[in-house]
Amino acid sequence: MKNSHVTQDTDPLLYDGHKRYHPGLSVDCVIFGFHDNQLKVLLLKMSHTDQRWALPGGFVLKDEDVESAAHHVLQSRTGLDNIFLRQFYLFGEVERSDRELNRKMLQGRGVDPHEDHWLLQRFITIGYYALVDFTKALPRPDELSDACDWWDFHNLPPLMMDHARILQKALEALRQQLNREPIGYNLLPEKFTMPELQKLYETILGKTLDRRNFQRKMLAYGILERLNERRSGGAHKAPYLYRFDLASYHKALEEGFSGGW
Amino acid sequence: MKNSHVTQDTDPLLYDGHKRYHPGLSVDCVIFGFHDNQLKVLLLKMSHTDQRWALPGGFVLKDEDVESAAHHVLQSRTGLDNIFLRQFYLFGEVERSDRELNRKMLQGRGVDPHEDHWLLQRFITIGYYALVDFTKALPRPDELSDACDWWDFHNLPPLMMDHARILQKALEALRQQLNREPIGYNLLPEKFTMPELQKLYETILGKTLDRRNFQRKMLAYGILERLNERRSGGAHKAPYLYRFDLASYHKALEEGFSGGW
DNA sequence: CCAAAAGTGTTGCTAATACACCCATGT
DNA sequence: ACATGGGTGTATTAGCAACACTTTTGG
Repeated sequence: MKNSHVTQDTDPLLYDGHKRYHPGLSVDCVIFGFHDNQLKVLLLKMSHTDQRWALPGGFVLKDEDVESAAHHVLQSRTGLDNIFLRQFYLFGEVERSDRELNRKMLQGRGVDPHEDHWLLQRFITIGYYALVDFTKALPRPDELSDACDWWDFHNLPPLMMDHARILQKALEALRQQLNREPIGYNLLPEKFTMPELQKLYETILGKTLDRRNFQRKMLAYGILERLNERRSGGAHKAPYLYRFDLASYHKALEEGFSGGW
Repeated sequence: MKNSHVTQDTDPLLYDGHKRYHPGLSVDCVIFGFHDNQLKVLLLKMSHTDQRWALPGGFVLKDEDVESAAHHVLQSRTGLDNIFLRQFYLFGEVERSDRELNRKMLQGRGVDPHEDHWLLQRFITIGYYALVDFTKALPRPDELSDACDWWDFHNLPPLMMDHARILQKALEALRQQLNREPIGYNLLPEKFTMPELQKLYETILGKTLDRRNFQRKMLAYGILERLNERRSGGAHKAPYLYRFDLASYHKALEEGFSGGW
């Protein structure tokens, strides 16, 4: 693992990032998880920004693929490798850069930047969304932030710059790809119940679905394997546990699932 | 209209592009048209590149939105304004840049670049696809190319760098958005026949569709207006002309059209 | 024993598919 | 007149939505 990212050994990079990074380009990751029947995203509380939160992000080394930089961000914020990751949009408006905010953050770290400091230039950012197993991620703040926490997607704190818009776009992408990508598989733990899977779909789609029709349709895809276990401990009838059948899942994804929700 | 783009007044820019453009970033446009029942793309024959063709592209001014740069490319290659344009993918691999090719192109124009010339750096490129009315576009080469022509998407010439991959990705995006974006409306002339519309769909989807079911489904959307004209001159029965009913079209698009093809 | 959640089943409708038939036109 | 493509119609089927009943569990 390289240790030349801004997330480690930061301060020298605040000065000479222009030598290492592809100029004017950042990567922001919307890291989705699912827990307590809520769609979650991982956010960082940025230091010296008036309690604003931000998406985990980073820069792209000059000799590094952009996607690889996104994987680095993922790895350093969650400790996870081999994460499901999809590019979804490039945010390229001029006015999305916030020179004053960056100046404040630099000054907060004791750096008084000259006017053409690399971090005060205009930046475009490429958005990636990631799907992780909430139970396996170990959130860690980076050197520019005080905290790293999961937030309910539908109840977010104040965000930096255009990060609220980036999150919105990420959800739209997720919705559109619900039938093309293994979204359930990547967001849920290995074993899960049908109601859990349904809640996940409902949360992403923003609407409720009929319990019985949902189950029938899901099972009809032939990608789920019902286990001889139930989730007990709930207040009511114990639901069965399911597991994705990987072979048929990937085969089905090649075609995309039929029908919409 | 700005005249500071590489497509005009080029040679000075070959030297001092680094002062004007966002560094290491280009924009490439896949400009789709439809003619003679073929899906067409507009390509440039690049000078000094061994007869290779390329997507129309350009750079992004330091104070210009990325999307606006894409519109400039469109305008300068086709003469058209207010074009339907959608971002579809950022190509960010390190090895997509071809330093030697760029060196050749510069030398072909009489420039012998030093090693850190701005055009020899690594570039990432953001792909946009555009939908234009073939009959209204006026293809014009830029200063780096000898020709600008429409090509059948399914019968392309040798392409530069990773442009074949970019085209492939553009088609995939087009397919996925066929039911979400006004693709027929932007690719066809104002009046068109049902068989023409069907061929367009078939070409994009890469499969044939049943003539009668296609017509029924299309009409069921309620977005087409049948005119009291027919297209005569064909060798057989003259088909009706249709026109999109804009009001209902845009309303329908908000929901996306039901069902797939 | 009851409320609440989960498992299972049925019905009716809509929409996609797979066809057949007639009409118009240029050769 | 006929081959070809275009306009219109119909039967069948598959998938989806709406809804009812039974079972299990903790309190």
